[in-house]
Amino acid sequence: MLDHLAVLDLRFRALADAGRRQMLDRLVDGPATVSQLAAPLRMTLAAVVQHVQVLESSGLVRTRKTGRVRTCSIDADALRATEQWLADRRTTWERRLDRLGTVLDEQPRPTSTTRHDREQGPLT
Amino acid sequence: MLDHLAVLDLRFRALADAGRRQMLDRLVDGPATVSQLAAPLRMTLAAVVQHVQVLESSGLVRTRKTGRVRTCSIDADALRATEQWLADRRTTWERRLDRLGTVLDEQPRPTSTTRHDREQGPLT
DNA sequence: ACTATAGTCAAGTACATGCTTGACCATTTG
DNA sequence: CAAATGGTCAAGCATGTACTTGACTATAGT
Repeated sequence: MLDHLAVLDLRFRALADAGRRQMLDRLVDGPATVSQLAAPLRMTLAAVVQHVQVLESSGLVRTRKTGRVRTCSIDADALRATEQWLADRRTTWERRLDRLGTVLDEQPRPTSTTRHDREQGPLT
Repeated sequence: MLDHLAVLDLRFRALADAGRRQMLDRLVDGPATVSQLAAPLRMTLAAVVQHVQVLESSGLVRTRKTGRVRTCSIDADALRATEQWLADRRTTWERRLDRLGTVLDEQPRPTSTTRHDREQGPLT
C-alpha cells in the first residue's frame, strides 16, 4: 500500500532523463519496438533496453514480447496519476494564495510556539 | 534556449526523492524556513540544506535569506510547467486513441516502409 | 559580552546510474 | 540449414547522489 512512495520515486526518476523522455515522446504517437525506440538515439541497443526497463518498472510504459520483438506502449493511467500529483500540489498552493488575497504576507508560518520540536510526520 | 532539456532533468530529478517531495508538501501550505523543513525529517540540517539547493536549482522552489534565516517558497510557474509537460503527452496519447476508435489495433506502427531506417529526430 | 540558533562549507563515504563491451539466445528470412 | 535480426545477460567502469561529520560564520536573545 505504501510503496506508493517508491512508485513516485520510480516515476519521477524515469522522467528525469532526456533519453527516456524522448522515448516517451515517441511512444505517445503509438506503440513501438525497442529497436524503433533506439533508432534516433546514439546509444547501444543494450543501453536502450535498460532504459526501457526503467520505464517499465516505473509503470509509465508496458511491454509485451511477441516472437523476438518487444513492443512498448504508454500506460496512460500512470501518466495521469503522475500529472495529478503535481496538479494536487499546485492547486493547494493556489487555493492558499486565494485565501490570502493573492499578494500579501509571505512570512514563514511558525510551526508551533517556540523551541525545537521534533515530531515525526507521516511520509509523503 | 535548449537547456530547456536540462531544466526538465533537474525538475524531475528533484521530484524523484521522497524527502524532497515531503518538503514540497510542506511548502504548498506556505513558505517555511530550512529548519522548519528539516523538523519532520530524520536527517542532519546540512543534508536538508543540500536538498533545498536541489529544489532551488530545479526552479521548483525559491529562497531568500533574511538575517540568519533562509525562507523557502514554491514557484508555482515551475510546478505548472512540469505538470503541463505531462499533460501534453497524455493528451497526445488520448487524442491518438480517439482517432483510432478507442480500442483497436495496438500494432507497433512501422516507422516507414520496410528496412532499417535511421532518421535523427529532434531532441525533446 | 556570552550563548544559542540558523545555516554554510568541505571532505569523505557508500551506493545508485548510465553507459559500454562481448558473449549469447531465439526467431525470422534467404 | 545458414545468416541476419532483435533482444538479453553479465561484468565492468566512470560519474553522480545522498548522506555524514566537524569546523566555522553570522545573527539574535539575555
